[in-house]
Amino acid sequence: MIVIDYRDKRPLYEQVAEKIAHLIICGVLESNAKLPSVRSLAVDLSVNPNTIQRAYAQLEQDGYIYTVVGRGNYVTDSQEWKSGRLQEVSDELRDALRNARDAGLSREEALDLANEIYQEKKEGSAND
Amino acid sequence: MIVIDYRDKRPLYEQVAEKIAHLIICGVLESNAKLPSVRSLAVDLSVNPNTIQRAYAQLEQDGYIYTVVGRGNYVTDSQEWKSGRLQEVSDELRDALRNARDAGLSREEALDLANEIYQEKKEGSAND
DNA sequence: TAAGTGTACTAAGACGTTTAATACACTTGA
DNA sequence: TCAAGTGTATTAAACGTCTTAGTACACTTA
Repeated sequence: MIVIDYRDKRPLYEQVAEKIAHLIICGVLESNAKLPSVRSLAVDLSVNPNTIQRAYAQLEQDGYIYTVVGRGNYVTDSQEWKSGRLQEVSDELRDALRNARDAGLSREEALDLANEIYQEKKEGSAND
Repeated sequence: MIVIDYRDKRPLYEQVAEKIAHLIICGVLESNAKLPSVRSLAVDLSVNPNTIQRAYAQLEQDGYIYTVVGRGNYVTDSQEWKSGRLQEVSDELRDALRNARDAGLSREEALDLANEIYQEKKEGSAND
């Protein structure tokens, strides 16, 4: 389900959280799906349970999962985080466009690139 | 010339390098302009000379400055790094577009955003 | 009740960042 | 020539974060 990249300089918990978030965003993990327990995922990835717990805590703070004490962690309904996610990627796109413009990329090249991406196949998606 | 943001979690040397790179990219620091010495900038920013040296080392590795031992550090000709910079921002833009598309931003919204950015005034630029 | 769950806490080690102090080779200008 | 300024290199220490390890507790389920 998840593979850790030890060349990645970021903290393990951040890497784990990002990979799970990606699975949720892409729809691989559906709403209300049950995530692996802190202990079992720790064994799977050969890391400490504390590290997984911290990753789950971050995912909960970001709104991607919710926790039921004594039961486990579950994927949040996509309505809960989709609008925030859209705002986030829009801001990123805005910054990237400004940087591209300032670095000398022409408007035509930027628009061409956008059209190219939008006729690409959406990658890693489970539905739509 | 540079102000350090201590709320920024990244290393000081990285922050300093980025701010100087920005000044170079925007044209505030022209080609072959002399940068402050390691020691004087360290005093200015109230940090250790080692920190500035590390920032300069990174800038040199990225091609933004060059060093003459015993003389100082100087801004590289823009031809040296402009193509690499263009490649960099293009890749960033590509990623941002993919994320935006996958998060549900429509093609029209993306194109509108691009046109909006391109009719904005270019910020912080010294020439053109 | 037993097993599995999330949560909390402390301790220790590893690692990177930053500071501090020092030393050396080089270039410049008086 | 020589003093001052330059980049560079090294070592040591302090500090914070990440990670592991071990333990404990409250909760839920079967």
